[in-house]
Amino acid sequence: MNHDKMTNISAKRGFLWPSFEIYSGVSGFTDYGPLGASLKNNIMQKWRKQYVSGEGFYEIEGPTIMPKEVLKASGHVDNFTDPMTKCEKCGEVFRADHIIEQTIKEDVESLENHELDQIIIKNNITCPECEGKLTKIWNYNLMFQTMIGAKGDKIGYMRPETAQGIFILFKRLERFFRGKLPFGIVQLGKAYRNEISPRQGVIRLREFNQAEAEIFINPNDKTTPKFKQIENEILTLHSQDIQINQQEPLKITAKEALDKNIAANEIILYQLYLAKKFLNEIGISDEFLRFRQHLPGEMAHYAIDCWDVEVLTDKYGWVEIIGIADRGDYDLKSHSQHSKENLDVFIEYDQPQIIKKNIVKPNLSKFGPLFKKDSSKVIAAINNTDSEEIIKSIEETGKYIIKLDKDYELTRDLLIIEEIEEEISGEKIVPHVIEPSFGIDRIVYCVLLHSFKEEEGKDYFKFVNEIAPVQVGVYPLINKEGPREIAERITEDLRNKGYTVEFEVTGTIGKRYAKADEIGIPFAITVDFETLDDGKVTIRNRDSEKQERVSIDKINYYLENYF
RNA sequence: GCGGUGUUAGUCCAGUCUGGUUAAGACUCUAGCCUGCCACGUUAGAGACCCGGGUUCGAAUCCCGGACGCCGCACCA
Repeated sequence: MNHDKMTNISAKRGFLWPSFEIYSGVSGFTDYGPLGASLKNNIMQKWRKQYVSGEGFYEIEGPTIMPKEVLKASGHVDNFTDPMTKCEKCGEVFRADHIIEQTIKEDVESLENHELDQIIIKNNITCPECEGKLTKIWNYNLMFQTMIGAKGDKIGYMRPETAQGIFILFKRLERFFRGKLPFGIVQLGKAYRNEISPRQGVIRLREFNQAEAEIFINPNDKTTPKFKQIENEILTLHSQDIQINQQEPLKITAKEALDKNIAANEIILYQLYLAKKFLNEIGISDEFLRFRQHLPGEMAHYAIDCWDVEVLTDKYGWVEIIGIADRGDYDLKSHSQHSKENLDVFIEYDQPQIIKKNIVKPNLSKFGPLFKKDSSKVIAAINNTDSEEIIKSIEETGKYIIKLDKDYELTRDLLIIEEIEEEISGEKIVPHVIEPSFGIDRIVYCVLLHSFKEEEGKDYFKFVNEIAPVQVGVYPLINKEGPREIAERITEDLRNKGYTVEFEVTGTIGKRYAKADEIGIPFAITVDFETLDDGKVTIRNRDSEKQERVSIDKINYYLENYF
């Protein structure tokens, strides 16, 4: 791990560049150069392979601009906009609404900033730390606001997460999956947060890439048949208890974690395993990985349990790159309330349940003569009352009093009590959501950091083959007609087969190998004069530096073993 | 957003304190030559003072402001 050296080479060789550089740049944005974009796309493609083809989820793609209503319902409008004020004397920054509420003991959440300013002046509210004068209130709005349409009266926001785009499609998706839980939907794309002071390069961007899966499950069944396959996998768990007691993270199997109630359920654990598998396969090994459970006060407004996947870095320490949250039914319930749409699912029981229960009916032949024209409202009252309650009262006291405009006393002889059987075939529930949320840019950074190797004065990216931005280098040993033509033909052939190929003729062969190593090209194919006679080329392996003679028509077969 | 600090070719950097001819070096890059398999053959060439304002006859150099980076504080669903 060597952040400084790695970022230097990454900029030099076209992975990550500061955005808008010729206009002196804007912090919180980054450009992916040619190799960076390729690496990022390969990582995202690998992600799709695991979650879409691997888990049977489906990908959707929604707008990045959303109307205010959506983000109001999701809680982001309220949770992302904070009125701030600052002490002119000590420089401390505060949530304006918080210190006002503390002082005047009133809820001021709905007030505008200028009204809050007035309250501060009128009540002579000062800095809680040093009693200095407070500045005019300004808004920290973490969402980028924009206007939809020419009239400019419809407020829109750049989405702060991709997840909401999935939740608001729930009704359609539920029909697409024919009402059957569980099902998973993924979305990959940009999300936007106007960070106050982004300062850790690609770790905190204002525009960033997410890959999120929303897995809709039955809240009464958070198990998964796949758990069996992974129950003996070792996970490094930094649970709430361990953090509170300041102990070292546990290294235990998934099964143990479940049995000891460290993680809530099988699905969460299975998702933790999937995240780990993904990171392992793109070049981040277990020794640099851990799962950290959010502490109770740390959880986002929507979550009921949340684990971060953290990766160790030399510059930033443990960095959160993936969040795996049980969002419960927060989002669907909230969207259901705000949109007035039904967002529940009917769960059919395996066996219809037969429920025996006693019901109370009025004995009409006695009601009429006794209650006369009041009888209809007494009957209605009985029907609206829990039968068990009436029966209990009759058994205990011999009567049940119905309180309407006046009291009506019911005795046993006025009622018919029957035992009936009711068949219930299922129930309506709001699904819970398990959400693995990947920060792609941070993952790209971690892949760069952990793939970067320094060996014997040679610095290079040891990307795993599958995500290497350039897969093959093709080089004529010397820049002469014969070898060059063959090398050009091989290049074209490999490109047609879908490989990303670098073709290079200048410089010594050693230098070209070294440059290829630096950007992590796994294989180099060299054409020399012998090739003209025997039709064989040299294939050099980046990691072992071993060279093999392979005939030209077997190159494809050779490479297929590695990609 | 506050305080400190920095910014010179693609990269690493000298020069700035003490203003003055053509801004030095290394690597890189480009073109040519060279039967050459792990960056280290050869010739030639290209390439920079973060932006704006001020002081001055003259600013990479001094002053002010800004952008961006780094460090600390604050912020971080």
